[in-house]
Amino acid sequence: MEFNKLPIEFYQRETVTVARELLGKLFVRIIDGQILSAEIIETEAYLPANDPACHAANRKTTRNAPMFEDGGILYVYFIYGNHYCANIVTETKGLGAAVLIRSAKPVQGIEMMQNNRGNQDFFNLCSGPGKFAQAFGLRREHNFHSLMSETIFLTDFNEYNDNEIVITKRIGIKVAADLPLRFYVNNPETLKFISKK
DNA sequence: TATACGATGCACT
DNA sequence: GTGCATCGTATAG
Repeated sequence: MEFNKLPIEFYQRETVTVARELLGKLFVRIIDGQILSAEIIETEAYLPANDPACHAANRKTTRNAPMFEDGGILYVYFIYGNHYCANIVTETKGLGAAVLIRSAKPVQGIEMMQNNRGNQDFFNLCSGPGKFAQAFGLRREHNFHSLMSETIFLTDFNEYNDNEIVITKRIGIKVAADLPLRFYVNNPETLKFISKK
């Protein structure tokens, strides 16, 4: 299988643009020659300015440091004592922005994802940010990981027209909860893989 | 040092 | 639909 990685320039643009264009892209991780991949179908943008919900909103700290790097790396953080969430850092150094991957449609490596998730139902392998990170085995150690690497990267997969995309409020946050920064693919093939709520 | 709480998921009613 | 486990991080003292 040949992979054509998205270029670094893809990530180093406005966060809202990247969040929208990530829909339909294939997220790929290669573990010991085994390919895990899933089509990104739901994202949330966390902006570098005027966005109190963004982890980078106040200042640079130990946790949010990856968000202040140049776009094109992972920001993986631990939440609720149980879960990891994977973000794709956007824009350029010093700004503090990222896109949360909320859900994806599994494409390759289903069996390994099921193992990582604990033999869960196919439609629930990546249908939420914590589930996605668990299915791909993304953990603390992948924080700062480059998406230009040989083991974790993105490729083109599907293209969607704007009329197939829905934009809504972000989920699970208490501040800036009304901003329309969540994007998902509204399509019969993908809707059943979207996170609930 | 101490404390409060979260970009969730799952079990249970 | 509701309740809560669980712990690293931010923030205050």
